Amino acid sequence: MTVRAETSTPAREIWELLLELSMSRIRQRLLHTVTDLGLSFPQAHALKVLRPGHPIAMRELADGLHCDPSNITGIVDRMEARGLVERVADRADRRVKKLMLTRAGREHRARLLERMAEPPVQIRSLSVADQRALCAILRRVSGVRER
Amino acid sequence: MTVRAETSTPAREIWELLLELSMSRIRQRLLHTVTDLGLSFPQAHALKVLRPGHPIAMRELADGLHCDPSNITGIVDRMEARGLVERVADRADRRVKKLMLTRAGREHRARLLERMAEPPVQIRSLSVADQRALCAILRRVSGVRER
DNA sequence: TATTGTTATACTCTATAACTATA
DNA sequence: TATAGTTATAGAGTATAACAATA
Repeated sequence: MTVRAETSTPAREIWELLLELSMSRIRQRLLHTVTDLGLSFPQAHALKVLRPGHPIAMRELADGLHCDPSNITGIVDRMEARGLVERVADRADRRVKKLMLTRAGREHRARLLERMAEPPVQIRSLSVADQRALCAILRRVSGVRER
Repeated sequence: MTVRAETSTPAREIWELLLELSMSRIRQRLLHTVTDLGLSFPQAHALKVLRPGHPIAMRELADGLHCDPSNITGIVDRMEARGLVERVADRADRRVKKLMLTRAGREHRARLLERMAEPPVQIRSLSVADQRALCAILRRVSGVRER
């Protein structure tokens, strides 16, 4: 009723299936989408975080990408060199540089999000009943906070 | 019945939830597990592929890691320097080097797999009914047939 | 004093091309 | 000729530490 009940639960198999899905199939699909647009993962992530009309500081982008601020310099350098983004001095605090999408950046972002949003065939080919059930359960999974 | 039915399907929301789960939460968790053991992602992947008692050639490891063979030299160099793996000349074909786990490598691998297999709280705290349903659907997604 | 962004440095992963030693 | 593994090279991401400008 304690240990046996724990081990007879399908949690481990679920986790195994999710890991395999995440780390190979989903990742491969995403990598293809991203490199197709000439982006790296961090660049694509940055493009997703940088919403049109909502410029953010370098520091905020570092937080969004969960990496050290020193990395952001290089990542933004390369995106700026490709004309996707611009550094703009902040008049309120002259230490800060705000990041703004260029027109090309906004277009690239739109294409990226559009392609990323397209669900793969494995999901589309589930029955509607399965889809509804899966969606409801995943919402519950996402609602549980860490730790 | 065609376009409206398509768009009213929860496939897009499922995909959105799965992406967010895969690319942030699952990845963060895995990164933590792996770096805790002093490994990088490719090293951990290699450790998983290298089964005890089943030595494989460098080339086979490259295939397993889906990367160019030239990378494997460096990855194995670092694992060998840490005493996790050994290069052994193949007597049948002297071009080939077989990779064998050391004792420390086998122990490291066991710890890694053990920790990776532990499902996170988000899954464990689902109801048993949800777990069974989710497991069944994920099997279908993965193409694994019912047992 | 603290913070923002940058630089310097070092390490790992990634790929391509050229090389060696075998086959 | 072809293959297995390596080396050389280059580029990108990652972190830490130190720095200048600004708050």
